[in-house]
Amino acid sequence: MAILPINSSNLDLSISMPGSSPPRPPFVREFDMNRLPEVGDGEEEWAEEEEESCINDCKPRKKLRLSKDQSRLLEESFRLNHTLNPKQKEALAMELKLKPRQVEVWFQNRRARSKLKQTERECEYLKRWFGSLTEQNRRLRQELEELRAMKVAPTAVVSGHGRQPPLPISAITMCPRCERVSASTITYGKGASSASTMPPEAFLSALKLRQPS
DNA sequence: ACTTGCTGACTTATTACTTCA
DNA sequence: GATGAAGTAATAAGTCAGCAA
Repeated sequence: MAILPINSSNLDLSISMPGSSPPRPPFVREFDMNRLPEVGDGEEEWAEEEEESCINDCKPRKKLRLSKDQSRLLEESFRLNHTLNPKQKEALAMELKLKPRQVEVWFQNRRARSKLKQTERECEYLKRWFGSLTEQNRRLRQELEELRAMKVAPTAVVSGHGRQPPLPISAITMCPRCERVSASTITYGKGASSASTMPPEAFLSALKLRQPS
């Protein structure tokens, strides 16, 4: 399906859905929708545009600032959908009194920047996860040292409250699946519920689920 | 006056899709 | 009908530059 210009003086663009793109006429040039001709549609305007869009000469370009209402409506639309189809883009542009190209750029930037924020959050979490694992590793190594010491001098070390006999080292095993030390009375990492012990994949997917889609 | 963060706009590369020989 | 090249549009990624705080 192709959305053809309704009125070429103001809306000189043709947007096509994949699958129905009519071949471009040979005279159609790359078209910057931010520099639509004010009047008419002839070659003279094109020449002027090219002069305007010159990157060397050049007049400093004025930067558009969207109004609060425009930003709010764009944000609302983004919350509903992170991408727009051509019809939605056209309608939104009409409502905002912007050019479709400007709406398109806004959505591109918005997608890119929310992805960036998401990546930063994930990065922060992974840093904390790394710190937590490092600490856990340190504790386990220390524990291992103590257990080895027990093997060397079995009567020298008593467990927790001093009422249980020390564990024979043969009773302490490493779980092959989760690589946690376990024994009849010793379990590490079991029942852990804090975010710092949640596997990163699970945390990251949970983080993603909380993102507005 | 200078810095910084935000943001609108641009360019380029990639991908998915259609058309056509 | 299957296939590969060419064309097109949409999007991501990276970047620039204006502007307000």
